[in-house]
Amino acid sequence: MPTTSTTTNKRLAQGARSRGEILDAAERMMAVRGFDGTSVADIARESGLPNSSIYWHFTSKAGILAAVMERGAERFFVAVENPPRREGESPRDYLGRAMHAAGAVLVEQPDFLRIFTLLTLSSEDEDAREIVARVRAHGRASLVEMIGRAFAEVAPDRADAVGEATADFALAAFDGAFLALQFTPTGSHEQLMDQLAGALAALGGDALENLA
Amino acid sequence: MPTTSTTTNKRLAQGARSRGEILDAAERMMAVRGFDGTSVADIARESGLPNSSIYWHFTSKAGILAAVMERGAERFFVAVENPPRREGESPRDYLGRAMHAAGAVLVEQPDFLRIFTLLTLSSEDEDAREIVARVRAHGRASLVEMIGRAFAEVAPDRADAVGEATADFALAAFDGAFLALQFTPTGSHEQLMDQLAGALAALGGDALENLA
DNA sequence: GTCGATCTGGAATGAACGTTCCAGATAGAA
DNA sequence: TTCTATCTGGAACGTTCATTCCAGATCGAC
Repeated sequence: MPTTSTTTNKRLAQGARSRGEILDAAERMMAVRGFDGTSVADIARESGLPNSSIYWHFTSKAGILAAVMERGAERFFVAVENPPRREGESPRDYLGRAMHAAGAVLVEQPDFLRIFTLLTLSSEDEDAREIVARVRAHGRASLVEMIGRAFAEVAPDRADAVGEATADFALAAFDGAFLALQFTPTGSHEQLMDQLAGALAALGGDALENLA
Repeated sequence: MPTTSTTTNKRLAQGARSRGEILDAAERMMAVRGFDGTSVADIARESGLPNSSIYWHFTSKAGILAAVMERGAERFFVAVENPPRREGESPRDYLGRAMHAAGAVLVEQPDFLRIFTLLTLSSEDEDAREIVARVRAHGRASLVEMIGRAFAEVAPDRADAVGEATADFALAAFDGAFLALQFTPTGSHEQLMDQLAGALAALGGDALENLA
């Protein structure tokens, strides 16, 4: 494993590059074949680095997965920032814009999301499970905020409650949109995001009434 | 492999029972650990039958998966029959009832759906991919019919078009609801199904206007 | 009671797996 | 130039894997 003491820039850069290439290779392969379906030898071949380099950078295959997920989660958190709402913008219009932006992550980070979804369904690894839970919670919180923002002008006092009431549905639809896109790569995530925005505007309106 | 020629009832029954127990064990294990994460030895242990029995009933591990999926798909097709619509029932009300019924499959056949979803994301096996495609197409067709039925009275001529326009979204939300339920087993699929019904009623109404 | 098809028991096989080991290459530091 | 931490190359190890093999158990048929 690499230490971080007195090292020179070039050595560090080389080490970091190798580490990154191992993670890239692992992410690509695990997204297609899954964790158990990807062997360390596969990762070595795909990254062009020998077996021993992998075990110099990581303690185990599970450690590689944890690092892949850690890096992916960081990128994901950056990518799901909701846009600010424009003044006078209707909930439906804001949701359309925000969902469209959020949908970009579906095509930009498919490998991470594939592994993430696979792990959601089957993972015995504790570290991986923890990251899955964190990513899921973050995604949900982001949707709560998005929906709250959408209704902030229409119903300032109940906007958060509307977000809470519909976030699980939004998250489910979002997950499902990703799955659909993986099954049918030619499909349009934009249409799904637009319909999701319409659905949330309607459900949010219903929720507002029930909360009144 | 078993032949089906001159066999007596008791022998046949015993063979069928063993075969079923192997499939049960394989389904249970693969739903949790995935295909690659489940070994033939695991299936033998879980089913209480020796290794050789498994290879007498099936030609390979991939063959077991194919049989698990085949059996699961049959059960799935039976389970997703849409209820008839009541006279005068609003689209929203019919969708609520039908979605509630459809949602039952989420809790009744979780193992099959877990494997199905895992295979959607990562399967190199041709037979398995074919069954996944069939199940997905059937599920989508069922949703098209459900939504069409919901709007059959309101707009007899455009009901089918509404179904087509919203089925992909419905399928995505349905998939996502299953995923959410797997991640949070204590969650309420009924609320998600109800919200999905509301969303489809709203989206269907929008689609009707656009089709006019 | 013997026969033959059906199924089980358990050992065996070779390939692939994750992991370890260590000798050597690399390149800045001294 | 020599030294030392960093990284690579490739062989090696023990285990587990899917699969095969075959002798024996089972039980209706005759």
